[in-house]
Amino acid sequence: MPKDASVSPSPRKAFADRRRDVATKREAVLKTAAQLFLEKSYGRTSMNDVADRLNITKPALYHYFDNKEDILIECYRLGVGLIEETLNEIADHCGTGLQKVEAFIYSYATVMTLNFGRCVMRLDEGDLTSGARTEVRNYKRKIDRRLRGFIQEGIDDGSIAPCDTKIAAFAIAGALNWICMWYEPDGALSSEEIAAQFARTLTQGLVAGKRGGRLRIVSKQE
Amino acid sequence: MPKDASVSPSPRKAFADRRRDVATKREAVLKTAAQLFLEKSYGRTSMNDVADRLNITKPALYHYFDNKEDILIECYRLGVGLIEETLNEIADHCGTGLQKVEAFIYSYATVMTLNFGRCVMRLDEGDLTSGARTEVRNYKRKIDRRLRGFIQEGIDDGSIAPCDTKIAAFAIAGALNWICMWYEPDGALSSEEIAAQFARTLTQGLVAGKRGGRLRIVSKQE
Amino acid sequence: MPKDASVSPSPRKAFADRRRDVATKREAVLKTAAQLFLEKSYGRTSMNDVADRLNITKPALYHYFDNKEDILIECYRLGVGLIEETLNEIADHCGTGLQKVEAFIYSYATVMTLNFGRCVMRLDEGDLTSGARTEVRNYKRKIDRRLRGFIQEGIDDGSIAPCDTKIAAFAIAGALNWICMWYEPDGALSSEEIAAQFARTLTQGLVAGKRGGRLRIVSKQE
Amino acid sequence: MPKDASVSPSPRKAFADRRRDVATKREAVLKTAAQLFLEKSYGRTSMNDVADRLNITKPALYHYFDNKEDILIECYRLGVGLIEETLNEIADHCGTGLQKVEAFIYSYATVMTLNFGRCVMRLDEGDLTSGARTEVRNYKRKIDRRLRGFIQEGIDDGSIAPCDTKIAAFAIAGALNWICMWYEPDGALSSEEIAAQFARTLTQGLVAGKRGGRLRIVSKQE
DNA sequence: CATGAATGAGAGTTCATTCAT
DNA sequence: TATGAATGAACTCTCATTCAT
Repeated sequence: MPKDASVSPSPRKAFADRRRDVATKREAVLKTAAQLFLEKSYGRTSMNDVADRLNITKPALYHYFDNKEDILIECYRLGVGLIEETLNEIADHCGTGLQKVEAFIYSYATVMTLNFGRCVMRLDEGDLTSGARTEVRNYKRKIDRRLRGFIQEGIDDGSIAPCDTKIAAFAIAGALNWICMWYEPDGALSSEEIAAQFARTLTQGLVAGKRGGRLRIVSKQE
Repeated sequence: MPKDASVSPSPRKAFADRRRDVATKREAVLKTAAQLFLEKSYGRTSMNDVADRLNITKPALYHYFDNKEDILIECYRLGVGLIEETLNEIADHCGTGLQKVEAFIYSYATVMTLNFGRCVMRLDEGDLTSGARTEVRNYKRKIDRRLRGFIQEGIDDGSIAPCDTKIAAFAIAGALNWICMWYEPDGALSSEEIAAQFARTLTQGLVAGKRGGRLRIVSKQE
Repeated sequence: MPKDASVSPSPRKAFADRRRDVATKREAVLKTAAQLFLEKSYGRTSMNDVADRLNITKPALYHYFDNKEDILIECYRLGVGLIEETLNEIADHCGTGLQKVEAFIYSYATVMTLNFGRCVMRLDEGDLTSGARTEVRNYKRKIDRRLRGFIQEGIDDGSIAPCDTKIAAFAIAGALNWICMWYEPDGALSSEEIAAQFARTLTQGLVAGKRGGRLRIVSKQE
Repeated sequence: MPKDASVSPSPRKAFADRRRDVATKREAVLKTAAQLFLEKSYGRTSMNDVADRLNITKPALYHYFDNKEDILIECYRLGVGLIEETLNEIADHCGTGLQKVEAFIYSYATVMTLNFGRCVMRLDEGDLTSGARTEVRNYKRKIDRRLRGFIQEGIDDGSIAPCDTKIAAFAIAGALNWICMWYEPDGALSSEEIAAQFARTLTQGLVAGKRGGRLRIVSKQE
């Protein structure tokens, strides 16, 4: 992501040259659109708004995308891609269930501070037509299953205290998802701060043992 | 809310009788509108949609509300009222900071399963014009301050372990607010279950020295 | 049709009064639209064109029809209705196959001078979406079958000389359909003249037993 | 026409070689365009459609034609050329009026099965701007005059029974023109079959004599 | 009071045409 | 020469809102 930024420093510049990579311009459109969708919502963002911010005309957008919804879908897909990447890494590399959950919280919180990541959770699925909507829904369900899986692993390996995985997952995911509603890129809190503190705050309630209390629960299972 | 229901059993019936309290009809409009706003979003809900579901004509709506936004604002206000009520009760009646936070979680989770409550957090502030938007924002900020206050109280009275109140409040509020995104009135989880489980799950991470707390739970389960 | 005209003397007047039969206004829209479709083709007729000629605004049209194609479909249907009426009468009342064909030519030629009738054959099926297109096509096929049936009856009862019914029907129907391409309501030829002359001209080639006839002409030329 | 085909076997191939006659490419464009105009109508055929089917880019078309209408006009002209050729041959070579009409029907029917010929009668004059439109209209009028002339010749030389030449011409021309609406190159009927059968079917009605019927008319005119 | 009818402003989309390379 | 990119104008359709009854 930071590298992308260096490739196309500003979406506005991407359309300065007539001859330029189509991919670069598509990306510029998506970045601008995502920004606007988050600022004003998809419905209130007109194709003109997107075009104006890119200093091009409305129909020029149709060279890169078939219609408005396609832009929206692509925003979702890019965001989903970010999360997917993260999830795979975690599943592969981490150790105990607790560590996976911690890693999940950390990475996911970070993604929720990136525009495309925010799109996934903040934009309204109702703006998607049937096909794309189910695609997105399925993906969200998948994320949820993943998180519950990590929690269950933790319970099984003793790193997480027994609890209702469904509710616990809802609580953790909710806290994380909500980040995309209040986070401001230029705000006081950096994405790393948020990620770190959330990881700590949220896992505390899950850690087995923590001094005396948890210990006894574990011993009860013995 | 249950009492409201007894007053106006169904929004549709409110317009059945010619002679009927204006307030009753206004309320019927609001209930129906809130429902639709949550189902399809404010933007995709047309005045016709609202009128159709109430079996009245579109301009009839304009007898009870000046314009579409007024309906939206009123939905926000009713939801805010529900939360406000809750907050005052908690501040007055509860004991330690931890108990206040627990009570907050419990009550707030419940409100997030009621339509007007969901409106407050789920509807898009961007649909409000400047004046009303700041009103809503101020109110949300107030809630946040209240929650942080409870946490701080808990830290001060030793019932909650020291932490960054801002982040902690964001995490708790996020988890709770997100309820309004996935909760379904006819779903598997009842509002009480959710409230109870969230209260437990979220506070665990905040309890100071979890020894005692857990101990009691454990011993109770024994 | 003449009675309709007396009910709504001019499409423009139909919208003069705000309170007026919806059916009357729908009809006014259809008349005006049919006229324009024939003048400029469906594609080049904008909803604005229709509205302007009726002295109303474009969106007002959407009170009476869901979309542009609906207007087109209705024009087709009205035209089809005219032909259907005619066909049924003929099948019921006429005598020999030849008489039926004559009656068909007469009536059909008349219908082809009426705007809605012209629409059926002159407007481009390609402007219809799939469903309506097959509806229209099926109807046209039905007309063709009917005509071929009449011809076959004539061959069977001896009133028409044996011939390829398919080709004969194509020729007759072609001549008749083409009327809608050149006929002008205010032109030199009245619809009755055309109908009468076509009936005579086209049937002559079908009359059985040309033997004697030829002989005598030849003898006349001698 | 068959010879043209041998010159440029397929429009797509015409652009395969870089070096190729401009005329060849123009012709390839016209053939493809005519095809598309007949398939989908001029209005629904975009320059992109034409370019795509030729596997070239849209602006390339503008090297061969100034604008879309020019393509259309040229299609008309080629079709008109086919008819003109035919008409001249007939006027020069044939004998009696009846024979000329028969030849006309035969040739004209054939032309109506060729794409450029179909264009003349099937495409919408309304798509032409003023100048070209009058050109086409004048030409159509000329054809009509020619046909009426043949009929009149027949009446004068006794080969055709007296009748209203105007109406008769309309009937014959209509039947023939309509061929372009239903004819399908790959259909069951070959162009020769159609031509032959139409020549027979349509002239039968014109032949002088046939029993009493004509006699009486003749005698009435006496 | 309540309503059917009408409107104005604006949305997404398409396409013939023209730059600029 | 030939092309990818861009545009302006037009079109269909939607909807909150307001007349006029």
